[in-house]
Amino acid sequence: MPDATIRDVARRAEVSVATVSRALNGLAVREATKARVREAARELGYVPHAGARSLSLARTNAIGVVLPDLHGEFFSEFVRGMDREASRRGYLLLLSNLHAGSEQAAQALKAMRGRVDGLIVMAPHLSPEGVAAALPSGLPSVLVNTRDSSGDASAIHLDNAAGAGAVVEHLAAIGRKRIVHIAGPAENIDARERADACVSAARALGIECEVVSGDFEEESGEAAIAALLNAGHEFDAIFAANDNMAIGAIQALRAAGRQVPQDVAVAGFDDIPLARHLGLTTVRVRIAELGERALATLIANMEGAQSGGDESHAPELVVRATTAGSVE
Amino acid sequence: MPDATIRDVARRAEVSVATVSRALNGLAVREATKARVREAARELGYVPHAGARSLSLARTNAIGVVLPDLHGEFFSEFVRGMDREASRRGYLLLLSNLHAGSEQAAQALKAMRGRVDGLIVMAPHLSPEGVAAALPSGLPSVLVNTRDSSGDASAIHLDNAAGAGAVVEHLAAIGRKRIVHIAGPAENIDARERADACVSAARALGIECEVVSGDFEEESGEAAIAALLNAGHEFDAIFAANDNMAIGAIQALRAAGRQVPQDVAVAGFDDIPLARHLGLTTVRVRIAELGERALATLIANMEGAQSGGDESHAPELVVRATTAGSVE
DNA sequence: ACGGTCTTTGTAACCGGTTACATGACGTAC
DNA sequence: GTACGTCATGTAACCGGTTACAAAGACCGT
Repeated sequence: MPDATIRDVARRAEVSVATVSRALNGLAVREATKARVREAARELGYVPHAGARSLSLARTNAIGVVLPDLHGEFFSEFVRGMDREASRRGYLLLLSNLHAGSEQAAQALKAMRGRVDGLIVMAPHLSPEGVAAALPSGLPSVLVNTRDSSGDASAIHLDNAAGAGAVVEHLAAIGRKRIVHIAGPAENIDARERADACVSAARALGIECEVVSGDFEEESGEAAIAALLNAGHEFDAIFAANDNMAIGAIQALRAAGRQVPQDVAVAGFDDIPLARHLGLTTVRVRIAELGERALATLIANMEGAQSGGDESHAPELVVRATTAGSVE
Repeated sequence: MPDATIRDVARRAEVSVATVSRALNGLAVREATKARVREAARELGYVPHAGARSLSLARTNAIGVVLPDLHGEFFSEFVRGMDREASRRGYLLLLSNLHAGSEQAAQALKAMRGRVDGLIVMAPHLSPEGVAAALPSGLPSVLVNTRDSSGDASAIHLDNAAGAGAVVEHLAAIGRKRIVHIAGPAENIDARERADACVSAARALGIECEVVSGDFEEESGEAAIAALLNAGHEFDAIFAANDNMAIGAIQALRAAGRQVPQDVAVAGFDDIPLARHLGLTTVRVRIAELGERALATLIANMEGAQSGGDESHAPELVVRATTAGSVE
């Protein structure tokens, strides 16, 4: 037996579909009738068809989330934050993965039309214009970690510059003068911003900062530092664009007999659980909070607030053993 | 200007809505007409309304996922696995969080009616009967980590008994005789199964296994072991129901001056990234694979395979430093 | 020239809800 | 007794697609 529809309930309660709809949605219906309708619905195991409902209401109670393939921590924390806020507000989350090219990306965004009331998009490898063009028009949106060039959607991003700046200042404060920055993938906007901020903060403080490249994986950090040591390069601090690479860097230093932090101070970015255990100085990014804020912003937009702002989410420096003490 | 509908496109291309629908879905339409329709759609920026589409097709291309509040690693890996498989098959994931009571749980499941083609449910704190009752009838479902009592839906679960058994056998093989098992929360089915398997495997091997309680958090592992040591309790191995508690246990042992693994061998469960770094023996659970398999099973059911099987997902013992060597 | 087949297109019903408007019953004021 | 407002309910249109069925035209053989 297929699922019961509202007409089945109407027939059984001997009323019209309109009355059923009103009874179940708490509109004005005589108490006795309402009871009959509820009884009929219960007997048939009637559950309203959300799809049909949203078609006539032009409201879905769902929010679309389009994300790239993310690293574990970031992904789960971000989704968790959004989910927490969404379920608090009575929304469901419709998740879509953004893999490859921009063609597929446009596809993914279009698939959301008619399914969601708003959209949260994170597309670090797409140009802001590309994203804006692909967004279904008229759908409130929040762009995460994309600089808002369009002005149509709101944007919210991680303040990488502030985090990286804090690290460099801290390294300078403990007397380091020659920083090596291990950057993330070139196409990643967070990675680029951290690298840029590192360079400019160092310049402002009158110390050196050299950038070498990595790919956010532990091995790449290890390889990068091993190569520098082999080449006889001198430096007294390492700032990696994420914790994984910082951990790799520490391994390379240990293998070469350098002491951390005496010979070389090390800092990362993200504050993954491992960082605390290894005593790694890092920048704590409250990703779940970022997710919550993205969702809250979106809902504010959906409820009619004018969109178009650009918020930033400030991370926080966490000093631990790998940059402890100062070098006089 | 609101979004264009299929009737707008029809008007502009000077054809009927049926022709537009056919043209865009690749059915038999004269080539010239098809081109005109496509042109009109492009000009209007027409995107089909997925909600309306799924209403008439009785197919949504979405899969509902109902999960409790999970620990970071598990959540992200599980969702990642499902997402990977879903996007490969052209489905979207509709995520819903299952918080508190069973009343709310039923609510969450009902909200899925008419939105999804199938359901993946993980409800460790609900009775299988409760879940079965709340499932919208006629919706293919896969229950994760719930023993299949209903027979209506399929089930897939982690083989905790196999994992825990392997750990106990390994501990016995290196000569340990008095195991302490730090259990997880009593209401968690995985935790219960691990504890039960630990006890029965130990009995089968003729060694001791005492169970103390914890809550999956690092601190609870530390506290449990500290309490045992204070009480003068003797043991030569610890098997924690997850890695976090094992790590806490190691800290308690260190604080008390016990050597790992010489005095006490330690093993965990999950194989979180930290475990590798600390050299913790553990049971590797390929959670992403579990997610993939859950989704694949669901899709098989949706495509008409008879449902009702109960698959199990075997984890794998990973031996590391915390149980290295043997005590003669 | 005519009937039959095939192809292309249009008309309208349908998916399962919501809701504007119409209807009928009832109570009340005049 | 009539006019009117209120309330509960029914009828039918609508949301935006898909598709069964019908109709119209093109092409064929005889």
